[in-house]
Amino acid sequence: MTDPLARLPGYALRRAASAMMAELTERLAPLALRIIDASLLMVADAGSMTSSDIGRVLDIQRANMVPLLNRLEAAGLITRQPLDRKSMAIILTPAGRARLAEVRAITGQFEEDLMARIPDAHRAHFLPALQALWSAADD
Amino acid sequence: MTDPLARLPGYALRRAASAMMAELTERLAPLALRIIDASLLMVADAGSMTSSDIGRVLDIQRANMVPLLNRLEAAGLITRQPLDRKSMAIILTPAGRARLAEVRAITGQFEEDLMARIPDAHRAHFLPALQALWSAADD
DNA sequence: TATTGTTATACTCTATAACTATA
DNA sequence: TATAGTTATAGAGTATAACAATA
Repeated sequence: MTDPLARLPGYALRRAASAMMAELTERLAPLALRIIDASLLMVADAGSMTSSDIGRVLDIQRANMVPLLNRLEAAGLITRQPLDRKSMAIILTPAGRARLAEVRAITGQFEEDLMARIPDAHRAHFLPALQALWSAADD
Repeated sequence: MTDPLARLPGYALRRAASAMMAELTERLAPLALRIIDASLLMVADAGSMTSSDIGRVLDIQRANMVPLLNRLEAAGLITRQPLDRKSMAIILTPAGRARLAEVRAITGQFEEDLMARIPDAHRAHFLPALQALWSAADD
């Protein structure tokens, strides 16, 4: 390795994440969805969630949810249904549920391929390590 | 966890990486450097590297190196010295080397803190797992 | 013929501020 | 008083195309 940064965990984390994102973006392209769109469908599938709810789960700000949801609505994948006179529930349409099934097939295979690249001895330790770093960040 | 994505390694990887980036950005702020600036100084410290060389190591395109180097040059941290009539070596100034020493102090502590958050049993497996994912992406 | 440095440009992602209306 | 949805906007970060000059 000529790269002096390769042994820094933080740097390796960034590079691994961006490599992963690039590959998943490619795999989702046939569905005409970006990663963020697919994530939104997965979270919204829980049902009765508002735009703000989904944003909190995915760490996306309210203001940035608007164009994302507009796009999915224009694609016929979600609808907005009033919960009361202030809040809207984001509901998957039949087309949205069908697209989500395709998303799950692709992401399921992707996560499997991803883990397969990690040598056996390290594999089981990977997700717990990531979750420790992710959770610690909530402080 | 209410988040249905939390158990997906790809998603956890993305969230851990962005949490890490946010924290490192904060820690470097007192040096008036962004992560990308600090990375550049570290790589350029090898000496006799052109802008294109550094870009290849860090996966930054030639065109995007220009404003980054201009900024570091304006800050008095690097200079451009002709290698031949076409290429320029990026050289750290004395101020650049001093700033780099501060960068190393901060990033060294940061990487240490990062690893300390990973439970003992998983810690040693983390970097090898990341490198496996990163390298596999070069295919 | 390939590479370097550069300019210009566009697109995505994200962050902030502000506003209206409702809980 | 806090929250939901929205609009507008600004700043990063990144990608592509093109060009002149040199290896």
